[in-house]
Amino acid sequence: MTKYAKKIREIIEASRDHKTAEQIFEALKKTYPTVVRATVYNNLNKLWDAGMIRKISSEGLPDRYDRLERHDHLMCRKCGRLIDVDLGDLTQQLQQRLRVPILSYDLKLMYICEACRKKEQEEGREES
Amino acid sequence: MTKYAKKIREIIEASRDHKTAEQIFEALKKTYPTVVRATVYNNLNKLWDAGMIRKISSEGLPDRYDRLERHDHLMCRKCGRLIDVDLGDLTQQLQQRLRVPILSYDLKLMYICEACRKKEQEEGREES
DNA sequence: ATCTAAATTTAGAATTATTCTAAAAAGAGG
DNA sequence: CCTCTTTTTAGAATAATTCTAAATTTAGAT
Repeated sequence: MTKYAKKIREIIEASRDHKTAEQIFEALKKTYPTVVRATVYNNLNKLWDAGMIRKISSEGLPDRYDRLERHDHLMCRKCGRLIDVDLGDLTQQLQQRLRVPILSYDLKLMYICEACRKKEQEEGREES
Repeated sequence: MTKYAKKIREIIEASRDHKTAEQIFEALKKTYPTVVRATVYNNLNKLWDAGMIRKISSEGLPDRYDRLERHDHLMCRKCGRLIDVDLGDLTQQLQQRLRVPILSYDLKLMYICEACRKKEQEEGREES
């Protein structure tokens, strides 16, 4: 594992805010100011292929990266805001009903966040 | 609802193969040969905002669209191949453990498909 | 019908995240 | 200190999607 891969992994493991490649690039520059974007993408892909980090893809927004530690996500349907939640490990329950062995699962719960709910209400008022 | 939105919705509801915007564009051209891509994107976004279709975002691959009917997905971690599975409605079980009301949830089970498993084995042999 | 306003479509440019390419640099092992 | 492999770099290229502004269609009111 190269110094870049290692540091990128550390950044992701330490974070709770679902960083984008760009944000990881910015964070990495604090330690290695001359690093380029391609290095970040190369390593993110390598780490993901190796199953060492999570990747969260969402509608419209750039991919975000996350630590492995078991948890699920609450995602705002409007703005993409992500919040960590833990709904327990469903692996057993799910695997029982499938023939193929599953490596992992992603559970994304859609909701409308506070900010977007307010915005909706205001728009509703205006239109009336 | 315009004729385009209506037809796009029909295409998606009738499909079981998780079409991309491009594939929907191609399918739509059979009925409306002069339609342009932007119209497809406009309508897909509108239908999705209205909660009338599902959107499946995955790592690297373009977004795919899906009918609403309750089901989950088995996704190959290597190539993105999608298979429909039904693991039952977990809404109750999940909602119980959350304070905010959830609109829906996406459950994506990661596995390695047959084709990718074979490819892995062959690569393993070569390297040895 | 006819007018007006709002919504939709069109064409094509623009954006943006990400990947690719080829050359340079860094590492690893003998 | 060579040789081979891997990684990084710089910058061009790609590809999906969004944006813009003008043209067209639609819907409601007159």
